[in-house]
Amino acid sequence: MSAAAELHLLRFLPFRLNRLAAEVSQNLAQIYRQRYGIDVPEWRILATLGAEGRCTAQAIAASTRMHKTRVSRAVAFLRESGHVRVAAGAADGRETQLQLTPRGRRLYETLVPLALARERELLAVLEPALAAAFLEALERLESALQLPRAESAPPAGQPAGSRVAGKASGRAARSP
Amino acid sequence: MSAAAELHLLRFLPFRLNRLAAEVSQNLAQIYRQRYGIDVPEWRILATLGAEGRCTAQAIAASTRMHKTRVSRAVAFLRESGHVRVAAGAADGRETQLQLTPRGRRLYETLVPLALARERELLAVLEPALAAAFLEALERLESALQLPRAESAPPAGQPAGSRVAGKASGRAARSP
DNA sequence: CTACGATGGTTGCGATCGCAACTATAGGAG
DNA sequence: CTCCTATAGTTGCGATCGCAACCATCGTAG
Repeated sequence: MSAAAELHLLRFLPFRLNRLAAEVSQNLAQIYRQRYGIDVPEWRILATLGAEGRCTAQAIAASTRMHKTRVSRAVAFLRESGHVRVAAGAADGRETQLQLTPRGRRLYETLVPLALARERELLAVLEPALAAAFLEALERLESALQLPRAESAPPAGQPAGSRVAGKASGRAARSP
Repeated sequence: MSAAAELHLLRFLPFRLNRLAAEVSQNLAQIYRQRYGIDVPEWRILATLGAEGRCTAQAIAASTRMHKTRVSRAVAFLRESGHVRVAAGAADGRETQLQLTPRGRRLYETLVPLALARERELLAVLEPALAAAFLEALERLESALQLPRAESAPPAGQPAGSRVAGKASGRAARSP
C-alpha cells in the first residue's frame, strides 16, 4: 500500500509542455525583439488586430488570455510607436476600439511570414500523420481546458495561416 | 497580388503551446503554492532531487533549463525551509552537492501523487492512441530543439513516473 | 434626475526573473 | 610557485508581470 510513486521531471507532461513552449517562443521572440523592437505581448496584439481588423483591448485579453494590464501596457507602447491607433467609431465611451495603422500593418505583414515559416519548420520534424495527430490532440486539450479556439478547421496541410503574398518589403524596423 | 499572409493567432502553434503550457502549469502550481507554500522552481528542484537522489545546482539548471540564478534562489529558499541540504561528500570546492532532507522527501512524496494524478487527468481526454501519438510528437519536437530528454522510454501506459517504493505517508505542509 | 452596481481600461506596488558582474575554487602553462 | 582561464554559485539591478485599487462610463432602478 505505501507506494510512493517516482516522478521523473523529464517525463512529466506539464514540465515538458512548459519547457517546449518556452523554447519555441524564445526562438521566435528573439527575432522580432531584436530586429523589430517588439516583444511577445506586442506581437500578440499585432497578430490579433491584423487578423480581426479592429477590436477592443478587452477582446484581445479574452482571446489571448493575457492579463488586461499586460494588454494595456503593450497597447500603450504600440500606440506610442505608431503601430496601433484608436479607431473612430467609439460606440461605448468606456471601451476603445483599436486597429493597426498602415505602419502597423506593414510590420504585421513583415512578421507573419517569419512566424509561419517558423511554425512550418517546427511541424516539419513530424511526418504528416503525426503532425495531424499532434494538432488534433492539442485541440482536444484546449477544449478540455476551455481555452478560446478558432472556429473553423484550418485548410488541410496548413495549420495556421495559409495565404501567400506578393508583398514582401515594408521596412518597419524599430529598436528602443 | 498584395494578398498578405493571414495569421490567426488562435491557430498559431507557438502561441497555442504557450497558452496551453501556462494553463496546465498554473492549475498545478496553484495547488502546491497555496497548500504547500512552494512555487514552480522549488517544485522542479524537489522533483529533480527526489528522483536523482543528489546533484549539483548546475546539474539541476542544465536538466530543467532554468537559469542558474533561478535555481540558486529556489535552492536558498528550500534550504531555509529545511527541505534541502548540502550533501556531505563535496569533491569540488566550487560545487555544492544537494539532496533532500527527510522533510523534503516527505513533501516530495506528498506532491508526486498530486502531480501524476493531474497528468493522468490531462491525458485522459485523449484516447490511448492519440495520447501515444501526442507523446511521440512531443518527443520528436524536444529532440529537434535539443532539449534534455529522459533516456529510456516510459513503461507503456504510464508516461511519467511508475515505480513504487516502500515509503509513503508523511504530512509535510507549509505555508510562508 | 439621481443612485448604484457592473464593465473597460489605467496605474501603484510588490514579487519574480534574467542579465551582468562578482567571488571563490579548480586546473593547467610557463 | 604564479599566472591565467574556466567553472560553480551568489548578488545588484533593471525590466516585466499580476494583483488590487482606482477612474470613467454605461445601464438600470427608484
